[in-house]
Amino acid sequence: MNESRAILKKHGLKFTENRKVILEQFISANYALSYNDIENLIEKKIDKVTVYRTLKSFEENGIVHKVVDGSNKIKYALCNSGSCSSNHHHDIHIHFKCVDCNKTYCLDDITPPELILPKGYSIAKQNVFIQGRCQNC
Amino acid sequence: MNESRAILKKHGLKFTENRKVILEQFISANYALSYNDIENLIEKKIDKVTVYRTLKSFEENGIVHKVVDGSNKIKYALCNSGSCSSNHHHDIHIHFKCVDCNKTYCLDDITPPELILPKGYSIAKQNVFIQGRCQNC
DNA sequence: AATTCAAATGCAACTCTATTGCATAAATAT
DNA sequence: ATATTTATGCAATAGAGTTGCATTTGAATT
Repeated sequence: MNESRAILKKHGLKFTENRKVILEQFISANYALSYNDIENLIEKKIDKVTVYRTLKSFEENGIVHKVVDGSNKIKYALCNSGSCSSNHHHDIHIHFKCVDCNKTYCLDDITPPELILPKGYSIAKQNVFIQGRCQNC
Repeated sequence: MNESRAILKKHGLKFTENRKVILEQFISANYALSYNDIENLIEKKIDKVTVYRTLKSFEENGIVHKVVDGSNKIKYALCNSGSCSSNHHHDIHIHFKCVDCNKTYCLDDITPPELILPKGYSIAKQNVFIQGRCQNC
């Protein structure tokens, strides 16, 4: 059975050829993908606008989440938790950016420790990304 | 005596009117500044290119450090530690981005806890930014 | 299977952030 | 006061991402 079809259906998105191709990249990659990554990974030529809109739609529907790693490109990674839905991402995990290969990985197994903020600051979301060298480099 | 002049001299940069004006913004602001912030804060019109080059030069000479807060603009904040020098920033601190006013503050007093990474990952730099609501909002 | 209709796609043009090349101006050293 | 190095400003450009609009496609319905 088609995994990408199932994911799209689960999140209420129409199944299309483009979405299939793009989603499959996220399924097989274990790191966060930018527009350029996707363009390079797929053989089929998909219009830039379509890719960007697909990414935004995936994010809005809880399929992928934004990954901030200090690069000037928006990256996204598959939501593994299964608990992400429309505009509500429950993925408090650490991202690791390799300074060698520039790939950014989700470290799902590590929970970032709670921080105690100064008076007056209320916390909504915590983002942690580590820079260093990954297993493969 | 002129504080901005002293800082520029200390870091081996020529004192110029533009640098003075830009540096003074960093001294008086307690949050990270983007090119646009600076453009809006100063009365004098300084060419875009000059501002960008000034920011880069400040960063390379240890006066300011890059702040990653998930926005699509590069932001910089004054290095408070005093120990930052050419291309070597010793500022391991947390950044706090307010979702209301969009300002990003350096929380110099909080030290992020050490993280234990999975086997094979070597850590070089830790970046933490919190999103929430600040004291003023 | 044909029809329908909303949603997805592709093209062109555009916005916004940031950078590069080059000629001119200004700051420090002499 | 002069020379030399560095900073500045203008114009043009690069790169990431977005918007408008006409066309195509997917899936629900007949």
